[in-house]
Amino acid sequence: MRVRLSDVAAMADVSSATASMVLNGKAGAIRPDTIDRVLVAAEALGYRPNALARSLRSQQSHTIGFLSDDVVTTPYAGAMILGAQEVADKHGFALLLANVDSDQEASRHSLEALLDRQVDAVICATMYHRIIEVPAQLTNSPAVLLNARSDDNSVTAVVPDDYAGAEAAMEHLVAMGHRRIGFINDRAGNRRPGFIIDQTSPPAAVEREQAYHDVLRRHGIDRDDTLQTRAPSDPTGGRVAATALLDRPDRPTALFCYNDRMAAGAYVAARHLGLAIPEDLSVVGFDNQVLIAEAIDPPLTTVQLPHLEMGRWAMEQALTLLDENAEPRVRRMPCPLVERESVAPPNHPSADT
Amino acid sequence: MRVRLSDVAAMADVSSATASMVLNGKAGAIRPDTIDRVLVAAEALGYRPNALARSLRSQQSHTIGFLSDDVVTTPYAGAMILGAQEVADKHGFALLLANVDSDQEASRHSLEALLDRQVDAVICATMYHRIIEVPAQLTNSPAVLLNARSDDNSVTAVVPDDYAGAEAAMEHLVAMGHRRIGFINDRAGNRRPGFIIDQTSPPAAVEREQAYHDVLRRHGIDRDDTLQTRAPSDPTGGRVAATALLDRPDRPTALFCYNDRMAAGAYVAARHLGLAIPEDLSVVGFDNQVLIAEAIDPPLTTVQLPHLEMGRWAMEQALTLLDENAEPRVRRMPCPLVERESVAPPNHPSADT
DNA sequence: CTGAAAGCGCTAACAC
DNA sequence: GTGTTAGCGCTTTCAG
Repeated sequence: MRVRLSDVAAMADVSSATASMVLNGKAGAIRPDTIDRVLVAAEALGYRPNALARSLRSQQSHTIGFLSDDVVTTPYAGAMILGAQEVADKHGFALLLANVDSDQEASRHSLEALLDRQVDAVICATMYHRIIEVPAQLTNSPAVLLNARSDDNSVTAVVPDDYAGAEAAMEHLVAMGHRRIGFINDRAGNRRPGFIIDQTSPPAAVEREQAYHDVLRRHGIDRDDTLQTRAPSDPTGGRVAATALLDRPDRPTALFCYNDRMAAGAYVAARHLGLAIPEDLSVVGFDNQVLIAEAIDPPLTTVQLPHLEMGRWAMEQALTLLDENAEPRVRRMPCPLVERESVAPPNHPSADT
Repeated sequence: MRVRLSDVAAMADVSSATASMVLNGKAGAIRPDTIDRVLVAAEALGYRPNALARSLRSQQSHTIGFLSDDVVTTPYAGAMILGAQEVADKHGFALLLANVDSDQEASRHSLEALLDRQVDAVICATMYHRIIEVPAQLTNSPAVLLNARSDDNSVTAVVPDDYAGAEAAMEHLVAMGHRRIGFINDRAGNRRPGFIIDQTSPPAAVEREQAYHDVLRRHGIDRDDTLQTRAPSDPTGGRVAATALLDRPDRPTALFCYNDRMAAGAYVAARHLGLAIPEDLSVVGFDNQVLIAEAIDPPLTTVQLPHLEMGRWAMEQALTLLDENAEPRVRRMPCPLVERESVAPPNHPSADT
């Protein structure tokens, strides 16, 4: 059996109440020598408070629930958890994990497991940038959405700024002199079941496409819809789509890909067509999956998804919500361009437009 | 304020003790109609037990601590957590996360945060297969090591069977007809040139190297130390090492790489030397980092690290330890070969040996 | 079969 | 200034 507060109190010859105050720094009105006695007793006994008892009494578990939709499987997940963890730890909070899958019933169950354990707040993380419906049970406790937002923005949330990220990528390409830029987007309408209901097409796809068009227009480059295509967001999808875009006389000199996996597929397509990267073709990806970006040749220039920062921010907000009840805010986290070696000026700047 | 057990009891017109028994399935000796009344009351009120209070009383938190050394950053982490989570969930347990970094002091603090919260057991996970020293605080509570083991095997642990995995990879290569097989090992833990197996090296490096030699010997293939090298385990390391191995007349017809990142580097080296994979050169990796294995061309044949299974097993053991106190056991989890397209019979089977 | 009572280990009012 | 008392919400003897 662990040593209890009463043991410390007994040894210091004070009441457990006094010991409690001393140990919690609320010893404003306690004689210095008493404080000392308690401190040495605690030290001598190796006293560690029972957080359960403390929580029960103080109605604060110092625990934040982290609910995710399989997020934990993806390489992104780690960064979000780590970021959240990091700031939680700094404030003496711990993270209680729960995972939800496509099964609605199971998801409710997972959430309740968290709530039953009296978490002070919950962070709801999704694998992909999504618009979700906040589970009803959450309306009572402070909640923040991570990599997701509610459609009415009534819950504080943090999402990547896909628009600005795509904009940076496109501006980079244009600044390098590219005028004919292909865009391989994610195939819209892939609905995945989840605890959280999917609305329309993923915000990432919508925003990046918007940025693609806006940047071109801003630079007076006529829209050419044959330069844009959609495919499943994996290497095969990227390869097939890139082949279609590149295997023609008026091929684009640069490709902006929805993600790094597709960009890897585009590399394969380019090589099969005898196109060297970046000499004959520039490629920009999205996600900054370092595993991929550094594994392919040449290393991929891509846009970073700021999962670590989002994780940190989400936890900071969650903790803030415990003190004050602030207005819900949704933060769009910047996605910086990470320049590697897959972009260069075009060999033969196209003369059209 | 949430509805308490006493509310349910009051509504059902029984004592809270009775309500408790009913709700916990220990209603062996309670009249059916009383049971019903309690049940409908609980339902009507939407009663959810307060897990904190329950834990405090029953001295069982139904929570397992998951302590990891930054593991959460790596793409492997997710699978371990997910596996653990999955079985925890099935048994009504939750996962409390803590992260430790290189800082000893901070690590002790993290562990204590878990213990203070009265976790019933803790799982200690490491990013890489390692031999670790079990923290002293852990000796009191049930613990299982995940992807790590103690040097005296006195703590139950699960690690990947790197030896068998490497053996399978090598047997595959040999079965395909390869006799000259290069091995690019990790250099961590041994900065000396030369190819001596060194106890300070990570188990993964030691075991895979051992398997490499054993398989060759078993098939009567003479050892040729010029076919073996070490490098940092990243794409650049792999490229440099592979170039050294391949840029010579008696080059190997196949390469076994320490991990998929190095294998990706080997791909680059091969292409620069005009070697086609798998026609001119077969490559096998390790880890089955799907992100990489599917992104490079051709898709990489590699050995799977069974993180999901290890996570599951670790949690199962942890839960088992709560009931019975079994003997510590260490499990070596199989690492299956995942065949893709980077292996083919050699073009020109070497005539030597 | 069911209820009363006694805590689990701690904190927060309120006396002294 | 410090100790006493009363719970936080639940489970678990032990009477009846």
